[in-house]
Amino acid sequence: MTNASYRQFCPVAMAAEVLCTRWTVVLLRELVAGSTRFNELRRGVPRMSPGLLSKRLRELEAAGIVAREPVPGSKEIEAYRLTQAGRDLQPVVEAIGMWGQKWVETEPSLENLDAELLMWDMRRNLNTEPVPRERTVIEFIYPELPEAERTWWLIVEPDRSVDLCHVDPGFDVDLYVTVDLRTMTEIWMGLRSVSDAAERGALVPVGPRRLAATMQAWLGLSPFARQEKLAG
Amino acid sequence: MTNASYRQFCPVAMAAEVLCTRWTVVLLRELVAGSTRFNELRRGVPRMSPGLLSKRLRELEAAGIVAREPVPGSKEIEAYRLTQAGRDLQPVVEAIGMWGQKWVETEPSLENLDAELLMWDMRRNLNTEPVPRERTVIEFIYPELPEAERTWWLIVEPDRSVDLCHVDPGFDVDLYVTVDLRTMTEIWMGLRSVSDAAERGALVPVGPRRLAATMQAWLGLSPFARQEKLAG
DNA sequence: CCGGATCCGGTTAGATACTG
DNA sequence: CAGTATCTAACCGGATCCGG
Repeated sequence: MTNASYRQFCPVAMAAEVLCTRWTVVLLRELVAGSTRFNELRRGVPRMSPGLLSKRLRELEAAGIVAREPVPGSKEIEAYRLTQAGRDLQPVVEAIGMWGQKWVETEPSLENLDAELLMWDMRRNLNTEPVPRERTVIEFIYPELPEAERTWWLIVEPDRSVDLCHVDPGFDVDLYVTVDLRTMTEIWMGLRSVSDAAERGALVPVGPRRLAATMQAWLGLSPFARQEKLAG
Repeated sequence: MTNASYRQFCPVAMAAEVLCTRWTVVLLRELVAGSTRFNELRRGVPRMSPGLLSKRLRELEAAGIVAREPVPGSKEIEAYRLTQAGRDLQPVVEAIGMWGQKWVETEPSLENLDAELLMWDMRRNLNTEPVPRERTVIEFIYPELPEAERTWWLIVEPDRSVDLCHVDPGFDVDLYVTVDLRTMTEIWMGLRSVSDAAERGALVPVGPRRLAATMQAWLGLSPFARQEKLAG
């Protein structure tokens, strides 16, 4: 709103005015992925300042991309949901991500890993179909990380819902996966396979053979993993 | 290069870092449309300062999207061409434009019309197939504009190449089209038809019936015109 | 914890002029 | 034609603070 306009009647320019400001596309990725609450969005874009997040959300609301709605049961608290115009941005976000996966060198970006972002993304895309029908608990251990980000539990409930904990939920663990964050991120991005990492000892699963063997199947990959990489 | 990074390993964030800076997507539209020279690009993004254009071109070069190459015959002068990574951005630019055409209110943007931009776009997309085989000259007159932007000539040569002049080329004119800039822009954007504008007297063609009658056919529309508009 | 608002220093962009 | 140079205004990042 406060943005100086490009003053062009071209649809690309008109759209870019709303979409191509700092952080906006990354925020839209979070919204498209299903985040709705302010602090849930903050978790997805942790380096964006809350002030700017608030500003962007108001801009997106003014542009008709996001609607603010009260959460039933707790007044004052609001949720941000994509409108139809917002949901229509999914192809745009996907096209950008596909191009990024194909052409942007990953090396510099692999120095900015974030276990929490990775685990939330994994939770979101986990494929529960190959997982046993009983409650299944998988513990991920990143030995090189400080205590606070070292251990994560993914829990698949019998109803097929998935939870992520970073404190011990107390359940028996079915599978332990010890791996370094970079390797796990590369697997998630489709840059290497589970079996390759396991063979080289970069990923060590401990638990029932079947659950470990099907890891590549139940570990959903990033939506962009199928795009081959041509750059760096 | 000097840009602060988002510091996320997500492909969307990695791509957005390069693409979603001010003016970059609009500039890419020009490059995708085929402009290669510095001042040709300036004409397509007239409100972008030359300093910023120069900076963006260097950034796109560093990102492997644009390659700078000498123009044969005139040294010192360079052309900017998209690399394969750059040509791969066409779907991204198109997705953004399609979304803009569908969802961005045009009303505010229709206050920033530009005859030169429009005429160059028309030249680029003219469909020469329905135009007679002889040299055909069409004069566009925007009566409300100041002298310098009032009159434009589109010339289709027998070899089907198209020229645009804003000074009288001296040829006999086959068709005169008198129209206001807003109407012509709306037609170009697919928001109204030639026949509708003609019936309401907003567009007045003077010349051979056949050339006037086929105007909707030879007047190529904006690449985004086929996308229906849902907003404003 | 949730959902922001405010302030301040550094960076980026816009406007215009100027040069080889 | 193809850019630099320069100055000012706008924006962004980070930290802090605040009311429920």
